[in-house]
Amino acid sequence: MTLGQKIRELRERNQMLQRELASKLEVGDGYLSKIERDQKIIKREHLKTLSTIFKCPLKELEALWIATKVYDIIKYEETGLEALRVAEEQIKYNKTYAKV
Amino acid sequence: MTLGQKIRELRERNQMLQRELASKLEVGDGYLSKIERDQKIIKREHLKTLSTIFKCPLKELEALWIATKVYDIIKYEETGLEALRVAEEQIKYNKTYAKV
DNA sequence: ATTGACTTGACTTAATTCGGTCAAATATAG
DNA sequence: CTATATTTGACCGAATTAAGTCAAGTCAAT
Repeated sequence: MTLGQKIRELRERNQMLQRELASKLEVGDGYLSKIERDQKIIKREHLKTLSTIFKCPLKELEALWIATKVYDIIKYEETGLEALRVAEEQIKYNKTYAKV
Repeated sequence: MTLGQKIRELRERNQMLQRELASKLEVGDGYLSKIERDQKIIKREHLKTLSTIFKCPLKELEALWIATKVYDIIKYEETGLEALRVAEEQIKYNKTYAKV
Protein backbone atom coordinates (compact mmCIF):
# COMPACT_ATOMS: atom_id res chain seq x y z
CA MET A 1 0.00 0.00 0.00
CA THR A 2 1.40 3.35 -1.04
CA LEU A 3 0.33 6.75 0.21
CA GLY A 4 -1.37 7.52 -3.07
CA GLN A 5 -3.37 4.31 -2.93
CA LYS A 6 -4.36 5.07 0.63
CA ILE A 7 -5.56 8.55 -0.24
CA ARG A 8 -7.59 7.26 -3.15
CA GLU A 9 -9.10 4.56 -0.99
CA LEU A 10 -10.09 7.06 1.67
CA ARG A 11 -11.53 9.44 -0.88
CA GLU A 12 -13.57 6.78 -2.65
CA ARG A 13 -14.81 5.27 0.57
CA ASN A 14 -16.21 8.72 1.31
CA GLN A 15 -17.63 9.07 -2.17
CA MET A 16 -15.71 12.19 -2.80
CA LEU A 17 -14.54 13.42 -6.18
CA GLN A 18 -10.93 14.39 -6.80
CA ARG A 19 -12.22 17.89 -7.44
CA GLU A 20 -13.87 18.01 -4.04
CA LEU A 21 -10.92 16.70 -2.09
CA ALA A 22 -8.57 18.89 -4.08
CA SER A 23 -10.53 21.97 -3.17
CA LYS A 24 -10.50 21.02 0.49
CA LEU A 25 -6.73 20.75 0.27
CA GLU A 26 -6.67 23.91 -1.81
CA VAL A 27 -4.79 22.39 -4.72
CA GLY A 28 -5.72 21.71 -8.33
CA ASP A 29 -7.35 18.42 -9.23
CA GLY A 30 -4.62 17.57 -11.70
CA TYR A 31 -2.21 17.67 -8.83
CA LEU A 32 -4.33 15.42 -6.66
CA SER A 33 -4.57 12.95 -9.50
CA LYS A 34 -0.80 12.77 -9.57
CA ILE A 35 -0.62 12.33 -5.85
CA GLU A 36 -3.01 9.40 -5.93
CA ARG A 37 -0.86 7.82 -8.60
CA ASP A 38 2.32 8.48 -6.60
CA GLN A 39 3.75 10.67 -9.32
CA LYS A 40 4.04 13.52 -6.89
CA ILE A 41 4.29 13.45 -3.18
CA ILE A 42 1.95 15.54 -1.12
CA LYS A 43 3.13 18.27 1.22
CA ARG A 44 3.52 16.88 4.69
CA GLU A 45 1.18 19.41 6.26
CA HIS A 46 -1.62 18.17 4.04
CA LEU A 47 -1.53 14.92 5.97
CA LYS A 48 -3.10 16.66 8.95
CA THR A 49 -5.96 17.84 6.81
CA LEU A 50 -6.45 14.36 5.38
CA SER A 51 -6.34 12.86 8.85
CA THR A 52 -9.09 15.23 9.98
CA ILE A 53 -11.29 14.86 6.92
CA PHE A 54 -11.15 11.08 6.89
CA LYS A 55 -10.74 10.47 10.62
CA CYS A 56 -7.65 8.46 9.90
CA PRO A 57 -4.70 8.24 12.30
CA LEU A 58 -2.07 10.80 11.37
CA LYS A 59 0.75 8.43 12.32
CA GLU A 60 -0.40 5.95 9.74
CA LEU A 61 -0.38 8.55 6.99
CA GLU A 62 3.01 9.78 8.10
CA ALA A 63 4.52 6.33 8.02
CA LEU A 64 3.25 5.94 4.47
CA TRP A 65 4.55 9.38 3.55
CA ILE A 66 8.04 8.59 4.80
CA ALA A 67 7.94 5.15 3.22
CA THR A 68 7.14 6.72 -0.13
CA LYS A 69 10.18 8.97 0.17
CA VAL A 70 12.36 5.99 1.00
CA TYR A 71 10.86 3.99 -1.80
CA ASP A 72 11.62 6.76 -4.26
CA ILE A 73 15.30 6.42 -3.41
CA ILE A 74 15.60 2.67 -3.69
CA LYS A 75 13.07 1.75 -6.32
CA TYR A 76 15.54 1.55 -9.16
CA GLU A 77 18.42 0.21 -7.09
CA GLU A 78 19.58 -3.34 -7.46
CA THR A 79 20.85 -3.29 -3.91
CA GLY A 80 17.74 -1.57 -2.61
CA LEU A 81 16.69 -4.24 -0.17
CA GLU A 82 20.19 -4.67 1.14
CA ALA A 83 20.49 -0.93 1.60
CA LEU A 84 17.26 -0.98 3.61
CA ARG A 85 18.73 -3.55 5.92
CA VAL A 86 21.87 -1.49 6.39
CA ALA A 87 19.80 1.61 7.13
CA GLU A 88 17.80 -0.35 9.67
CA GLU A 89 21.01 -1.43 11.33
CA GLN A 90 22.18 2.15 11.43
CA ILE A 91 19.01 3.40 13.03
CA LYS A 92 19.01 0.64 15.59
CA TYR A 93 22.64 1.24 16.41
CA ASN A 94 22.02 4.91 16.80
CA LYS A 95 19.04 4.35 19.05
CA THR A 96 21.24 2.30 21.35
CA TYR A 97 24.18 4.63 21.44
CA ALA A 98 22.28 7.84 20.90
CA LYS A 99 24.41 10.86 21.45
CA VAL A 100 22.30 13.18 23.55
CA MET B 1 28.62 0.80 9.74
CA THR B 2 28.06 3.99 7.79
CA LEU B 3 29.66 4.98 4.51
CA GLY B 4 31.82 7.55 6.25
CA GLN B 5 33.09 4.98 8.73
CA LYS B 6 33.82 2.61 5.89
CA ILE B 7 35.81 5.19 3.98
CA ARG B 8 37.83 6.11 7.03
CA GLU B 9 38.51 2.47 7.77
CA LEU B 10 39.71 1.85 4.23
CA ARG B 11 41.86 4.95 4.25
CA GLU B 12 43.49 4.13 7.57
CA ARG B 13 44.07 0.53 6.69
CA ASN B 14 46.05 1.86 3.75
CA GLN B 15 47.87 4.38 5.90
CA MET B 16 46.69 7.23 3.84
CA LEU B 17 46.18 10.77 5.04
CA GLN B 18 42.93 12.61 4.42
CA ARG B 19 44.96 15.03 2.35
CA GLU B 20 46.23 12.24 0.12
CA LEU B 21 42.89 10.60 -0.44
CA ALA B 22 41.24 13.97 -0.94
CA SER B 23 43.68 14.82 -3.69
CA LYS B 24 43.05 11.49 -5.40
CA LEU B 25 39.37 12.31 -5.35
CA GLU B 26 40.16 15.86 -6.37
CA VAL B 27 38.34 17.46 -3.46
CA GLY B 28 39.49 19.51 -0.50
CA ASP B 29 40.51 17.75 2.69
CA GLY B 30 37.95 19.67 4.73
CA TYR B 31 35.31 18.11 2.56
CA LEU B 32 36.68 14.61 2.98
CA SER B 33 36.71 15.10 6.71
CA LYS B 34 33.01 15.84 6.59
CA ILE B 35 32.37 12.83 4.45
CA GLU B 36 34.09 10.52 6.89
CA ARG B 37 31.95 11.97 9.64
CA ASP B 38 28.78 11.58 7.55
CA GLN B 39 28.14 15.29 7.59
CA LYS B 40 28.19 15.32 3.81
CA ILE B 41 27.51 12.56 1.41
CA ILE B 42 30.01 11.85 -1.31
CA LYS B 43 29.16 12.07 -4.97
CA ARG B 44 28.15 8.71 -6.28
CA GLU B 45 30.79 8.67 -9.01
CA HIS B 46 33.49 8.94 -6.37
CA LEU B 47 32.55 5.46 -5.23
CA LYS B 48 34.13 4.01 -8.34
CA THR B 49 37.38 5.75 -7.57
CA LEU B 50 37.28 4.50 -4.00
CA SER B 51 36.52 1.00 -5.17
CA THR B 52 39.56 1.08 -7.44
CA ILE B 53 41.94 2.65 -4.95
CA PHE B 54 41.05 0.31 -2.13
CA LYS B 55 40.14 -2.75 -4.16
CA CYS B 56 36.79 -2.86 -2.46
CA PRO B 57 33.63 -4.17 -4.15
CA LEU B 58 31.68 -1.30 -5.66
CA LYS B 59 28.36 -2.92 -4.78
CA GLU B 60 29.24 -2.79 -1.12
CA LEU B 61 30.03 0.90 -1.25
CA GLU B 62 26.87 1.55 -3.19
CA ALA B 63 24.71 -0.25 -0.69
CA LEU B 64 26.21 1.89 2.05
CA TRP B 65 25.74 5.01 -0.03
CA ILE B 66 22.06 4.32 -0.59
CA ALA B 67 21.60 3.30 3.03
CA THR B 68 23.04 6.62 4.14
CA LYS B 69 20.52 8.46 1.99
CA VAL B 70 17.70 6.42 3.44
CA TYR B 71 19.00 6.92 6.92
CA ASP B 72 19.08 10.67 6.39
CA ILE B 73 15.35 10.59 5.73
CA ILE B 74 14.29 8.51 8.68
CA LYS B 75 16.80 9.35 11.36
CA TYR B 76 14.62 11.89 13.11
CA GLU B 77 11.36 10.09 12.48
CA GLU B 78 9.51 8.36 15.25
CA THR B 79 7.96 6.01 12.78
CA GLY B 80 11.22 5.47 10.95
CA LEU B 81 11.46 1.73 11.43
CA GLU B 82 7.83 1.21 10.55
CA ALA B 83 8.29 3.29 7.44
CA LEU B 84 11.22 1.08 6.46
CA ARG B 85 9.04 -1.94 6.70
CA VAL B 86 6.37 -0.33 4.56
CA ALA B 87 8.96 0.63 1.96
CA GLU B 88 10.25 -2.92 1.95
CA GLU B 89 6.75 -4.18 1.36
CA GLN B 90 6.35 -1.74 -1.51
CA ILE B 91 9.56 -2.80 -3.19
CA LYS B 92 8.72 -6.47 -2.79
CA TYR B 93 5.25 -5.94 -4.14
CA ASN B 94 6.58 -4.04 -7.07
CA LYS B 95 9.15 -6.71 -7.85
CA THR B 96 6.37 -9.25 -8.01
CA TYR B 97 3.96 -7.27 -10.11
CA ALA B 98 6.52 -5.22 -11.98
CA LYS B 99 4.97 -3.27 -14.79
CA VAL B 100 7.26 -3.88 -17.72
C1' DA C 1 55.37 26.44 21.26
C1' DT C 2 55.41 24.48 16.65
C1' DT C 3 53.99 21.18 13.47
C1' DG C 4 50.91 18.14 11.18
C1' DA C 5 46.43 16.00 10.89
C1' DC C 6 41.95 16.74 11.31
C1' DT C 7 37.48 19.33 12.33
C1' DT C 8 34.26 22.93 12.03
C1' DG C 9 31.43 26.82 10.56
C1' DA C 10 30.32 30.06 7.30
C1' DC C 11 29.82 30.69 2.77
C1' DT C 12 29.00 29.96 -2.43
C1' DT C 13 27.18 28.52 -6.92
C1' DA C 14 24.85 25.21 -9.56
C1' DA C 15 21.59 21.75 -9.90
C1' DT C 16 17.58 19.54 -8.38
C1' DT C 17 13.33 19.05 -6.16
C1' DC C 18 9.00 20.90 -4.40
C1' DG C 19 4.66 22.24 -5.06
C1' DG C 20 2.11 23.21 -7.92
C1' DT C 21 -0.95 25.05 -12.67
C1' DC C 22 -3.14 24.47 -17.00
C1' DA C 23 -4.80 22.61 -21.20
C1' DA C 24 -5.26 18.75 -23.87
C1' DA C 25 -6.08 13.82 -24.01
C1' DT C 26 -8.53 9.88 -22.29
C1' DA C 27 -11.68 7.04 -20.12
C1' DT C 28 -16.48 6.21 -18.47
C1' DA C 29 -21.56 6.60 -18.13
C1' DG C 30 -25.70 7.77 -19.90
C1' DC D 1 -22.59 11.98 -28.98
C1' DT D 2 -22.21 14.52 -24.57
C1' DA D 3 -21.01 15.29 -20.08
C1' DT D 4 -18.31 14.33 -16.29
C1' DA D 5 -14.13 12.51 -14.02
C1' DT D 6 -9.54 11.55 -14.36
C1' DT D 7 -4.90 11.46 -16.38
C1' DT D 8 -0.97 13.30 -18.58
C1' DG D 9 2.70 16.31 -20.28
C1' DA D 10 4.71 20.58 -20.44
C1' DC D 11 5.80 24.12 -17.90
C1' DC D 12 6.90 27.42 -13.84
C1' DG D 13 9.01 30.01 -9.83
C1' DA D 14 10.61 29.20 -5.21
C1' DA D 15 12.98 26.61 -2.08
C1' DT D 16 16.18 23.21 -0.99
C1' DT D 17 20.08 20.36 -1.55
C1' DA D 18 24.52 19.17 -3.68
C1' DA D 19 29.07 19.71 -3.83
C1' DG D 20 32.17 21.87 -2.56
C1' DT D 21 35.94 25.84 -0.64
C1' DC D 22 38.40 28.26 2.79
C1' DA D 23 40.14 29.92 6.99
C1' DA D 24 40.17 29.47 11.67
C1' DG D 25 40.20 26.28 15.43
C1' DT D 26 41.29 21.92 17.90
C1' DC D 27 44.14 18.24 19.36
C1' DA D 28 48.28 15.23 19.92
C1' DA D 29 52.96 14.55 19.63
C1' DT D 30 57.51 16.42 19.54
